Amino acid sequence: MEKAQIGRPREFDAEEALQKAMVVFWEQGYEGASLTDLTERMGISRKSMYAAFGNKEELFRKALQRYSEGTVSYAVEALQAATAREVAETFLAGSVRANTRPGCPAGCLGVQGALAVGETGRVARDILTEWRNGGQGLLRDRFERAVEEGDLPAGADPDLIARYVMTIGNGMAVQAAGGAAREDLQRVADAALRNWPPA
Amino acid sequence: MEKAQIGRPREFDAEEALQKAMVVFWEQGYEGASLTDLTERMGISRKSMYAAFGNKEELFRKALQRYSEGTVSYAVEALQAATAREVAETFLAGSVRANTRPGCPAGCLGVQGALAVGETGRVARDILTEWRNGGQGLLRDRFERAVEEGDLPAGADPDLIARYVMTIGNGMAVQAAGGAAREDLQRVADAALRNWPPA
DNA sequence: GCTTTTGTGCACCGATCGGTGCATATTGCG
DNA sequence: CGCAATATGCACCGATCGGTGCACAAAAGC
Repeated sequence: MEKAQIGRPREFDAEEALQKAMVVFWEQGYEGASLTDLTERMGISRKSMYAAFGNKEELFRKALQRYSEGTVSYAVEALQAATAREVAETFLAGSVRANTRPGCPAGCLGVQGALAVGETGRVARDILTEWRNGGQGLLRDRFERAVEEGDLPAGADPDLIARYVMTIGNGMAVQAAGGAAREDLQRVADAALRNWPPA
Repeated sequence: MEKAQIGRPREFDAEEALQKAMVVFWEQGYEGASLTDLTERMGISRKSMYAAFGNKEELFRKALQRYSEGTVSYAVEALQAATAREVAETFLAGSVRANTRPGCPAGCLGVQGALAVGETGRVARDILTEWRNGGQGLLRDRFERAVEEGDLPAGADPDLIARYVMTIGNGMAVQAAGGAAREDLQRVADAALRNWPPA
């Protein structure tokens, strides 16, 4: 989002527009969100969208980045918690809230944005797979550190623990997309953490 | 799929064609599966598809039914297990296998078939939401019975336990869609069942 | 004021979307 | 045989898809 010093200034706020686009992708998925849907909600013309963001795929990339930095910022904070257990607790509690935030679409953009798609959605699907795997990798690294620090038992499997936590998170996203309430999901998170470490 | 006694007989096997259609929906989702994708894989013309199955939405309904009766038949068996714990074990083990079946798309049609969609996919999305909630309801009923039978402690919450099990299943579907291996998912299932009942 | 640079609005592009009309082919029944 | 009933192949429908060409508007630098 480089600043243009010369030429006619754009008449819309790019960040606001991107926020709107993010919501549309979140709600309808990459393939289900048409350029008409997107630009109407962004309040700009197709031409302005292409000038500011490149194309639909790039818009999706930037929307996901905004999602990561905003909606999912709890994840970075979770990784900084003192103990592995607190990491998992914070991560799952954040997921519960993000998946059921009033005024936002239910569920998770990173899950429902492009899970099964046709030819035109392959790139978006791969971007999201990478995104989820990346997040899971950060959890694994954190749990690896926890093993080294003696916070988790020596025999613990950081990869499995990360996958366990992420699987609960993914599942809650599907539950939320299906209309599950925040309290119900939090109870699931609590139940999943009763057994810790999970392996 | 009524048998027509009179008139020209159809030249294709409707069950085989439906199976192929199911795989396309499973792989690409409802919106991502175009009529061209579907009919090419089914090996029939658009006209034959419409004559035999109605329209795309009806084809999806029938594909989901076939999915339920075939791929997901383990679920019905799981409900018949002797104890609540065995129900959960069988259900999750079946999910692991169904989500990572060689020769089939990774993941679950009921999850990735239509999670976030545009206008044209709303009906399919609602069908799948209903489908997932229905399955979860059957689990809850079974766990309710388990409480009555004393198989689960008197204070146990069948609704929460069913949601817990289904959340793991949903999460594994997302994991599988992202490329997770069968063994890794089974380890997650094992970990999730170490704590039983989960609440 | 003039050029250069960038943004905007509108009409339009070829391709594809889900779905259909029609002529023809193949069956059972009389 | 003729007739009713169903299936098939192909061309085609209007609508929508992602993306663009072009004329014009609004800013900075000279």
